[in-house]
Amino acid sequence: MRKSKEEAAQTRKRIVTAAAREFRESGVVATGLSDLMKAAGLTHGGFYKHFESKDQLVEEACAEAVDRLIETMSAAAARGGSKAVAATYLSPVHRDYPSQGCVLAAIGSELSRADEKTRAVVTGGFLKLVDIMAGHDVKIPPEVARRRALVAVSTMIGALTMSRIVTDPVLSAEILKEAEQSLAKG
Amino acid sequence: MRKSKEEAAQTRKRIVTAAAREFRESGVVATGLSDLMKAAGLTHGGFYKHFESKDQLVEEACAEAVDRLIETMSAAAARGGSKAVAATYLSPVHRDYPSQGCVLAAIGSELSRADEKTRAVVTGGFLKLVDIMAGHDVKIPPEVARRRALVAVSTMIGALTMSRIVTDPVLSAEILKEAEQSLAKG
DNA sequence: TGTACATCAGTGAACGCGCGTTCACTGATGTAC
DNA sequence: TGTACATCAGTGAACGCGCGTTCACTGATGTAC
Repeated sequence: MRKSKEEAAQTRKRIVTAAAREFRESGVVATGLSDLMKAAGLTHGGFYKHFESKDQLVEEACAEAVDRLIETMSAAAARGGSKAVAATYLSPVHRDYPSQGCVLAAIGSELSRADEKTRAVVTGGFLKLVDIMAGHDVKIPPEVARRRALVAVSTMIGALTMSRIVTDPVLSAEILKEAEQSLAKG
Repeated sequence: MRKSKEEAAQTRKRIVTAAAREFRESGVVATGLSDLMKAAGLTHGGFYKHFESKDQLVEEACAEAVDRLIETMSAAAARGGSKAVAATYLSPVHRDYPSQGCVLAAIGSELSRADEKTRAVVTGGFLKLVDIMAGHDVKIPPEVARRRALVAVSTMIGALTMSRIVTDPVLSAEILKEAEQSLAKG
């Protein structure tokens, strides 16, 4: 039953990707390793051939989710600057598909209780997102841009989180729209 | 072993209060009913004499946490308007004691997966917080004030959440400070 | 007001279940000669 | 290049444990006469 090195590496990636999806969809604590391995097309026993513990998988899954987020947001920035980033982040589509979206909004409150290494990973992602939002407008001093971006990213994360909690669809849309308009202005 | 009506009512309140604390401290899924009942000074078996299910307790604990939040923030508003609300919400003390603070920031990502009734409860709390932040300045049209407050509250929740996740204490303080200054200006 | 009985808050054992983790095993892959 | 053996990815049963929930029981409280 042994698999080749390439196959094993592919399997590992499949597990991490499935985890990144499932953790964002259902939360870290609520997602069992059995379900996760099934989602990756395997049985649960093989998990420890690839990872030391669930915590290690959480860390790697967060790293992958962060990488995808930065890719998506960098692409948006290239297309239309910080306004496009805000519009992408604060879109109803992003709200409706947490399993494919920002890990900070999807499992934010769980991350505050995650171990140091995982929190370090997502801290790096947060800072990259801040850099993207800061842009490189020569008319704005970089320190000012950074400070504004820090607040802008906080707004984005808070607005997306609340848009998912709120029971009124009109209010949910309003939260996203107002946050986007506010960021577009200044 | 039967207790008087008043004693039973007190016990019920004690369970709800303990739950409101423990859920915000450790998360809803990660908190077991056994620990919870122990924290309330009881054994686990008696739980179902007071509640139909864990979900019902989650709803009531969120309702209590929301009430306390609105009390605290209303008091801040009476003292110094929306600026005082932002300063209180975005204080390092609030960041460091999630079990006594805003339920939206403490278990936000879990709330997006909570049942309809619980989400309706916290939606009400969110709207009250928006009203408090909107204030009643006669110089600003209420509709404008409401829209700004919607964004301000999103910023507050996002900033507090991120300040708890981030591994760098300097960055954590910066997130809170910049969010507060930004809300003070606009 | 006093007595008899029903109610029910709280206890602690037990339910089935799924959790994270471990382990003996299988057999294809990788390696050494 | 061919053969013998070690490695190890993946399987599936099993580990101890704690979960949410149920239940028989206790005995003080509440109620009806």
